[in-house]
Amino acid sequence: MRLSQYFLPVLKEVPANAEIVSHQLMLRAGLIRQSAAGIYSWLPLGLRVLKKIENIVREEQDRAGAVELLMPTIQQADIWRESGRYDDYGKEMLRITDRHDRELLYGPTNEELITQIFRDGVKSYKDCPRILYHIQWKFRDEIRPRFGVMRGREFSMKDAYSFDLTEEGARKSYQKMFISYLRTFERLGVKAIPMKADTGPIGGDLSHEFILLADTGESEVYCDKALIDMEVPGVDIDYESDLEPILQQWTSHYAATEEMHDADKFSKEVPDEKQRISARGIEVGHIFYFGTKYSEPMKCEVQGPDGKLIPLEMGSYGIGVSRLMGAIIEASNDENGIIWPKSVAPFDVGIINLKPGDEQTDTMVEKLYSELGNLGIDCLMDDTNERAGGKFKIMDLIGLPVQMIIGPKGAKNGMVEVKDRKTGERSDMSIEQATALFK
RNA sequence: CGGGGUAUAGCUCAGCCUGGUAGAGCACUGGUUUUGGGAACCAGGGGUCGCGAGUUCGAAUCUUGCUGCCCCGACCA
Repeated sequence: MRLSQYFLPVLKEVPANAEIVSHQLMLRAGLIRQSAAGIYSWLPLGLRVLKKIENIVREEQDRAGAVELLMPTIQQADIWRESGRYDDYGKEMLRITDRHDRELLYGPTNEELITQIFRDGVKSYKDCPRILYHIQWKFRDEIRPRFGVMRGREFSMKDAYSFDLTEEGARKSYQKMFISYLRTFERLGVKAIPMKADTGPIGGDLSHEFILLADTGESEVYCDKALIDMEVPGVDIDYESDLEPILQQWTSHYAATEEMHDADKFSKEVPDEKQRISARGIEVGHIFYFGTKYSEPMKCEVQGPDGKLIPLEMGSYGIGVSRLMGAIIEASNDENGIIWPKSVAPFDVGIINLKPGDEQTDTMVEKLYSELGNLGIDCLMDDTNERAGGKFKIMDLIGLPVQMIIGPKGAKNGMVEVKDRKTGERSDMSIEQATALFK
């Protein structure tokens, strides 16, 4: 993509309305624009990142055996009455009336709808277990939206729902999602630690929040350092094998959010003070098992081998997709701007032409651009007439992981200056060497 | 929902107290010079001063009602 043809409105100054660094940077780097409190438009660069996050989430859901579908944003009030939540949910639910005075709502979550779909589509135990998911926009009319996309009212979320015949089966589904989450966050380039969460009236040990560690996180979290260094299961993980040992490995160490924290227990379980981590965290995922909470009132049952009806054991598994963009920036930025992890960067490489119009420079830039393009590398090429300093600032601000800079001096010697955004390291090399970095 | 703040150009803000023809910097357009870390100069374009009502000869400025947005608290992926 040529910057001269792109839409990238960047801001030099810090917007007055943005408090935290990720929000400021998202506005400044031209990723989003606010449309109303807690509601944002996604500009081209931001949309690219959003899709990258979505795709990683999707790939890891698929790998774990979950099946994607898509439910609407608008739902009928009826099914919420079936579960009994229509009156319970309160003002957070945005209620809408259509022209026929029918009661609708903008979905804040999808347990009811997915339960209805599954109930109507599946009648036999032979069609279980299943995990279904979708990635969709939700709306929760938060009393006070804040922190940009980290607590918006409209937000994109991946939510998965599991349907099992037995509690034991549900545990297996839970484990699959747990591991899939470890892999997802690893691939997104962030450290997210599973922490035991309150299971409410259901009880048991099957509820975890995945907390991304970032200095500017909203809440204090405590965990054993061992968790930070723990190895995440690889691509070759067999989701049909016994996953219990991996769960044990990850859940046997102390990890708690502020609400669940017990200082005495912490020092007892992690005697070495150096191993005790207390940090700030952002919740980016939440998984839990809730049994027959919806399947019973909504009659989501299948017939077992003996002909008896079995209410399904369910769980739900959320990842805050749009929130993650803010969270990743919170975890990865410096005074010059965003530093994208490679896997979610809107472009792989930013090419700077320091002097458009200089024949030697132009030729070399075009060659680099097309050769990288041929390798399937996404490049954003700054071919504008902005001054050099401005180009550097913008490129640093938008945080592409690798910058390739060509000016008349370098072009004369056939040299590209390759800069690593994260470390700031620069080195001069030929086009061949530069493209070889991606082979 | 309680408390506090704020609303003037695309962005950051001044002007308001003490009413009298709408301002600055950045951004934008044209020009000259400049050209490796947000350049200088010259000339321009851009605003029903959030909306409504009132006071007044005259309102960005005073009064009043409403709305949006932000912050703190309680609530939350």
